[in-house]
Amino acid sequence: MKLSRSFYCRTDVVKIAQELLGKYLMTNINGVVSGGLIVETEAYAGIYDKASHAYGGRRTSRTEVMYMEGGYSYVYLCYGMHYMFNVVTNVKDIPHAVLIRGINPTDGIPIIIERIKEKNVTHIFNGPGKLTKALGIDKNFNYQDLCGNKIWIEDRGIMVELKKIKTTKRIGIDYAGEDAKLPYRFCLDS
DNA sequence: TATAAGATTTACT
DNA sequence: GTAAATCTTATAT
Repeated sequence: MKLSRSFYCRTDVVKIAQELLGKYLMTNINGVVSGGLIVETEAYAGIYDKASHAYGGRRTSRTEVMYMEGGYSYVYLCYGMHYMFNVVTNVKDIPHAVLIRGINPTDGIPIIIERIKEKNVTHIFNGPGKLTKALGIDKNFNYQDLCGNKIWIEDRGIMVELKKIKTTKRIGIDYAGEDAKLPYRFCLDS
């Protein structure tokens, strides 16, 4: 079943990031559905997190969607070539988000092969830029309602054991100083 | 208007 | 291990 608004609107972004492991991220592009099991996430705790675009309460046209209530998507282009997909969480005016870093494709695999032009897509994707490419996510997916029918997250009844969740420091944000070492990254051990 | 930097990936030394 | 690719956004003139 599709996750409801109440799942995203809770106040503990770290817990939500952890609970998103084992769920399914799905996209529907012109009627073509693809998606997979979420195996890697990162929490971005808004104004207290130097790694977040909304650190210190910064509010621009780009970060505006993070100030929405939970359950919306925040997609943006990084380094001119990679799209990142985030799930906005918490209540209105609190810019918390969860970055989806990795999925294990389960649905629409032929479509995914066509998109990334690789034969082997049954393995876990090893980067946020690659997974958005695989699911066809681009700037058109920014500001989408995750309770809608274009992009959403499903719970298929998978129970994730705590011992299968690996918690590590985040990656690729060395510029954030001490905050780069916070244990906000979650991996599903398979 | 102009400039600098970035939640990355890939290829090359 | 290091560097290039590449373009939007944010911040400064």
